[in-house]
Amino acid sequence: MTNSSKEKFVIIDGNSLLYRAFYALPLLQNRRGEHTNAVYGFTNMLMKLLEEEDPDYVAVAFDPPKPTFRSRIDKSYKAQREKAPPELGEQILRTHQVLKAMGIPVFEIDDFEADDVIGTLADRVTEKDCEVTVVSGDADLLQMLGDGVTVMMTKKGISRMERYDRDRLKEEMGLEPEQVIDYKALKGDASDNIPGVPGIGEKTARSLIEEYGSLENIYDNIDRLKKKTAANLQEYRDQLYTGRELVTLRLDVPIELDWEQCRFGKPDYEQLLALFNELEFKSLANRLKKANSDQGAETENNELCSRAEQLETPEQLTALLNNLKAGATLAVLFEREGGRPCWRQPVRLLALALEEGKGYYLDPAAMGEREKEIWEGLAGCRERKIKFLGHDLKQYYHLFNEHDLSPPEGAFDTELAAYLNDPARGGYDLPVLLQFYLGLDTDQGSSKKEAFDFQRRGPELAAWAGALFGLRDYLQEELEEQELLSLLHELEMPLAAVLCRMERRGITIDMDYLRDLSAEICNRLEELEGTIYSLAGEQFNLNSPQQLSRILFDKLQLPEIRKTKTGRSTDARVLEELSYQHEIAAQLLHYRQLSKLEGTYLSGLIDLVDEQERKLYTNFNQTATATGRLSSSDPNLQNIPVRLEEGRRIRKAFIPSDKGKILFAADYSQVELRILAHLSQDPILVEAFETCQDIHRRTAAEVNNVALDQVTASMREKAKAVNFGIIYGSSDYGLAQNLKIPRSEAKSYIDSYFDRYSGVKKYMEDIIGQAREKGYVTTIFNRRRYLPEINSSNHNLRSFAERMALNTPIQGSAADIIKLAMLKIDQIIKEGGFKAAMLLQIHDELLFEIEEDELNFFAPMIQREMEQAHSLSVPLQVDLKWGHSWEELKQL
DNA sequence: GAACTCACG
DNA sequence: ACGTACGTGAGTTCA
Repeated sequence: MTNSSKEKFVIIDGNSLLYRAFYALPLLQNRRGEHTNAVYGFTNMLMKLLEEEDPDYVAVAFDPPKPTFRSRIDKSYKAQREKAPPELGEQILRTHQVLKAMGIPVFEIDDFEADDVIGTLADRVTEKDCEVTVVSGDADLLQMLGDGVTVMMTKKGISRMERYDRDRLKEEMGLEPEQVIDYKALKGDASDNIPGVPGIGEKTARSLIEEYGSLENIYDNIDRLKKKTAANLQEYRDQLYTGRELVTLRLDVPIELDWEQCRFGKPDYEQLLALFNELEFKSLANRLKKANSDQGAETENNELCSRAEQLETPEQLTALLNNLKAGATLAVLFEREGGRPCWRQPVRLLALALEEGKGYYLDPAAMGEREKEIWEGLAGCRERKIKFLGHDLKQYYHLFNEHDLSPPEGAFDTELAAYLNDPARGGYDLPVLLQFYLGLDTDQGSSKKEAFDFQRRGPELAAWAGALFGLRDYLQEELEEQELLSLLHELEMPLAAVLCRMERRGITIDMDYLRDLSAEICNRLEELEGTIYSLAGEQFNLNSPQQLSRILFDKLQLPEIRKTKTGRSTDARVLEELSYQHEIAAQLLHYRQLSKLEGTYLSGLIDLVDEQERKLYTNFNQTATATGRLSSSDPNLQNIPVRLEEGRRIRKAFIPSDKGKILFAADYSQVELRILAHLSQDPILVEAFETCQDIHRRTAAEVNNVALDQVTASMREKAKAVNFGIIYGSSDYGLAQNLKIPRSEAKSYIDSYFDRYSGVKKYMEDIIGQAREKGYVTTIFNRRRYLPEINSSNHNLRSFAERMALNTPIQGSAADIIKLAMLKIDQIIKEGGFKAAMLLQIHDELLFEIEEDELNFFAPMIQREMEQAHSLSVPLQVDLKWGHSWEELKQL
């Protein structure tokens, strides 16, 4: 195809490729909220092109930002074209950075289009007997085709390019390169605002050129044309020739062509890698690393190393572990059978790796009696100072716990590390992370559905274990840069051990009580069902909002209060309003309340109680929330009813595990507002907490401009809602909804709040400014949350991000503090030999069960540790309660 | 699997 | 002119 003896010069139409990439790819963003799709697509195309073409010289041309000489010829030139969207504009600088790091010169010449620059460059290059390849998506450039010049046209998306030469142009469009100009002038081009000639489109233009060859020859033979066409050609002659001038490339652009500058060599590896990391181009970064490490070896090796060996006996494992020196790292992954609680299920697959790229796997269950030797062997790593590298270390703690062994120390958890690196990502499944961070091909989801197949999953898990080293290195670097390593090593990883103990301990349930309550609620539900059917005049599915809507709004003609995305809302707030008009609404409210209790908290929980132990075992998820809070699931024990009397009865079933024990609860009072006081240093807020005032009363006094003792109950109630609103990122609409007052009134509350609490106002402005600038916000302990949408042009998305920017430092700092308190308390319980155990964490509250006679010593200790967990510029206050069930807790 | 509803902090 | 309170998990229905 091309003569390989000649040198090759590739000239790229930068604008064309960048636009193509932008519109071909969805709007990708990195965590800082920078849009990256165009840079990504551009870089991808560029790298692929360079690999395939292997040129000796490369240059890229861009259009200058200002209008060019063509606008002087015709002021409407490109005038119709919409300005580049800001999401694309912001990527131009990045594209230049990529080119710079790759050592490719950029030509951007005032007053000339990129096309002219390309034409001029190509002209000069061919003079020197060097082959030119022009890369663009713009068919105008096909006029350049000729001896030594070919054009690569981008096709469909970003993945395909096709080469054009004279023959292909002739074949496809029936044109010679010289005729491209006349053809386009004739047919016009709406996007460049080249008018063409009315009545002449693609078809006519092509046949005219084919017949007569050039504009000049067409006019010479004009009387041979159809009347209409001839008349139009005459009338629009000037316009046509202007169009031709616009389409014609100028080959006299004043440029110095510095051959050495254009010589294509090695990129600036460090710079380019740093750039890819910043842009979060994981796969490109990986490609670059691979290319750099094994130069010459041209395999694009994104595949996981498949060297995996099965271990058949405990001796083989021991031999393997004996190879490890003190201080070495052992990567460990394992998979259990399904079932509840998960930590009690047998391990059906264990995988290990001593170094990158080589893994081992085994089936512990197949060892029969000798399985225990496996776990003892692993636990033996503790004395030998061997560090564990794993994913979700809490599960490892469970594992050793179950076998009464002490887990090794000094571990590294890639799941927790990835969580701190970016707590807002959906999940932290290992294959997803390997794909995202290392660009590895992990065949995701293959194992999800199919039945477990040891011989298939074994090598796979072994390969993942081998890849864990690379993931650790990457995350460690990231966290160091984010200054999050101490949060990982001193807070989250130690906390995993605490959470493991809490999960393992479980919480005791009074099953007789729970069953009785369930029976009672079921009876009442049946009654309610009957009542509602008779009020409705028919039977229907009470749990279906759709069918309920039909009854309420169609049959009974009740007013539609609010709409949802798909229909008419029937939620509690709507039903409450309707309850003034129709008895059915009140009954439905009651039904909903009880069916929630029955479904979720009675029969729902009963099914999960371990019959033998009479216990519920929850999971505390450490990587589930974007703010740093824990979550609880299977079952969720962080949302057991408390607000309404009826639901509160559920808590009576949560009891101590033994006679002589009691439940003990300690909760932070107003932590979030205290943290706001600390962060904002607002004088009124700080003073209120320093003098132990009722914070909502104080707010009411300030906002209503009355003395503290003149605050009415209703004033305090509203102030309380305002305080919540402030923490949530105050909006008048939200407050209005909450208080059921007009929006205008809500707005005036917020206004007078910020009037009085100017420190809070300033803090909120500052934090949003910081979020905009850096792309993230942080908590007191430096936990970080990225807010990619903070600079979005979409008002809705931006507002959301702003409220997150306001709320996350507050909610997240509160989470930091209670986590730290949990660590300290756990330590004291262990060291002090208490029988006490931490059972639950409910965001600002800890629930323990303790020996009754421990209370006098234990209570003040807990209070002290929680209040002193971290020193703020206002005091923290912890309230203590105890009792014989979770329902009847009395103030201590 | 998305949408709705509702339990908690 | 937009369309909203922040953070979760679970049960149900319905396409």
